[in-house]
Amino acid sequence: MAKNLTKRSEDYSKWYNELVVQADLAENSAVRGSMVIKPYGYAIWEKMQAQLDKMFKATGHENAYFPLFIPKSYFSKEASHVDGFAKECAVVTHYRLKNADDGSGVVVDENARLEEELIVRPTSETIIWDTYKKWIQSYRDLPILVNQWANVVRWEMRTRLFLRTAEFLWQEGHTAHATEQEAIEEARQMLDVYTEFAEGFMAIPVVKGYKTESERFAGALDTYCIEALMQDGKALQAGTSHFLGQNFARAFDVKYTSKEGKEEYVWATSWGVSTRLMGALIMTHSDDNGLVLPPNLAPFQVVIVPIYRGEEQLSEISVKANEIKKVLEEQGISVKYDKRDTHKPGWKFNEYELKGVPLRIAIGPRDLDNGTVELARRDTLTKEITGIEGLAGKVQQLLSEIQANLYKKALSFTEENTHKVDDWEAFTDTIENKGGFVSAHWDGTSETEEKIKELTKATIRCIPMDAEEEQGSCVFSGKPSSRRVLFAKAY
RNA sequence: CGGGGCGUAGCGUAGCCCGGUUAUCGCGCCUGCUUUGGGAGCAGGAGGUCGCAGGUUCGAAUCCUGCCGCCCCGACCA
Repeated sequence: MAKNLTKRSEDYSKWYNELVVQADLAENSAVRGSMVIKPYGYAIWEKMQAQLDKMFKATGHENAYFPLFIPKSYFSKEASHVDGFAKECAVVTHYRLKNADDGSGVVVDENARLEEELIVRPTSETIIWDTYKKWIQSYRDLPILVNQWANVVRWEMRTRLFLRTAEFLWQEGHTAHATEQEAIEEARQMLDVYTEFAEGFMAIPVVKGYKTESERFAGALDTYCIEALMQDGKALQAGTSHFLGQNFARAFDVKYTSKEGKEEYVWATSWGVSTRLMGALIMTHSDDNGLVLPPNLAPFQVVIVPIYRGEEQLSEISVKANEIKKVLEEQGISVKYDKRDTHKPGWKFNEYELKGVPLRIAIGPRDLDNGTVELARRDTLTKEITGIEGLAGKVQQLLSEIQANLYKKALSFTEENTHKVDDWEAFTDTIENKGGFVSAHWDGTSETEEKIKELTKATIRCIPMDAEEEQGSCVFSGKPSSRRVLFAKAY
């Protein structure tokens, strides 16, 4: 258990800042809430993108791209959507700058005011549905299964690296269907895709569930989500999939003619995950030595560090190292050989631990003599001397072991920190002192939900999909309830 | 917008209360030699509008006023 990471969430930022991103480069506060993703961090995002993209394609989706700027009027078409986003939109009002008359620099040219302001997309439902209107006439045009990789901007009052940045990268899927049933199935299917990705690739166990009405996406009839528990006992929403009903179709007047010749509004879904997942990755697996990356997402899975004295020895070791590199790469393992002469081995060991590289191979003169290497695991921090003979198989096996072990570790953490609670005193005590997920009965009203949030800062993360029917009474109001929901303090 | 804190080299900081030589220390950076199996050692070196502006004073990083910026807490957060 990472000691530093259990006390205060700010401690995570140590890993964020030093390794993966750098924020607030600019003096201008407008840019401050965004992040600069360094190459190593971006490589992780690329891995995530590639895998997700593969999974989207496998479920019949295609990629497309829609404009960054959305006319303001589009937003007023769907009432609850506007309520949800209006407060955090960046607005473009002018299209030109000019030199100030007094020579003090560049100013906005007031003569270049836009007739209608443009909104920098906080999400793309509106502009996409405006487009879909033109694409859809007949049931033969359906379904439309489109995904977009893009950046969006949300002018949050307070930002937090990875978890809530002013600008972030994400994918947003937007689908249109002929029937309600089909749309619901699509939304559910994509939640399953997210679950598979989170658990299988990121090694992050998640709880699938439904959002309560108050936590629902602005404009959705139902929001499905995956929730994960971080090492400091706070919950993080890792992905959402929305059943939008006919809300956007009505707002943008998107109708199709059915087989029977009747005009019908189409049914919609949208779903997304973002760079926030990288935050989840860090907060789930990191320890006091830095990042711990699951082999499936590590920019390189193995690093080879030479130990040598003098150039001659280095070239001798390099021959061996490159051989090993080649053999591993033939097995589809990604390898970095770090023969920089500017840093000593000990320095490199620490650096790659900080970067979370799953496996490290060290080769020195002793190994050359014995035909061995030193193999070190990032997840357990254990080392062993092993023969070069059959190394590729061993590495392959260790990588899958590490992947599985990270998931197992995170899963038992989540299980150990999920508490069933049946009375108010235990509820407040658990939220206050233990953290984690609290599984408790709830009377189903927004009033109770709101009151609990007010008193404890805990929110209902989700109504788990696998929750069993169970008669009980609401932990706060005492009214009857038929299933438990998950409460937690959340990011 | 309310409450609190801070601004000194690339980063982290001491000095400020109680004004007084050339602004402290660590990391990092550069050069040389020795080193290399867990963040090397020694020697030398470079790097500063002390956030900005004004005031008090013989003299301001230090005191006063104004401004700017940042961080934390709260309001906000599909």
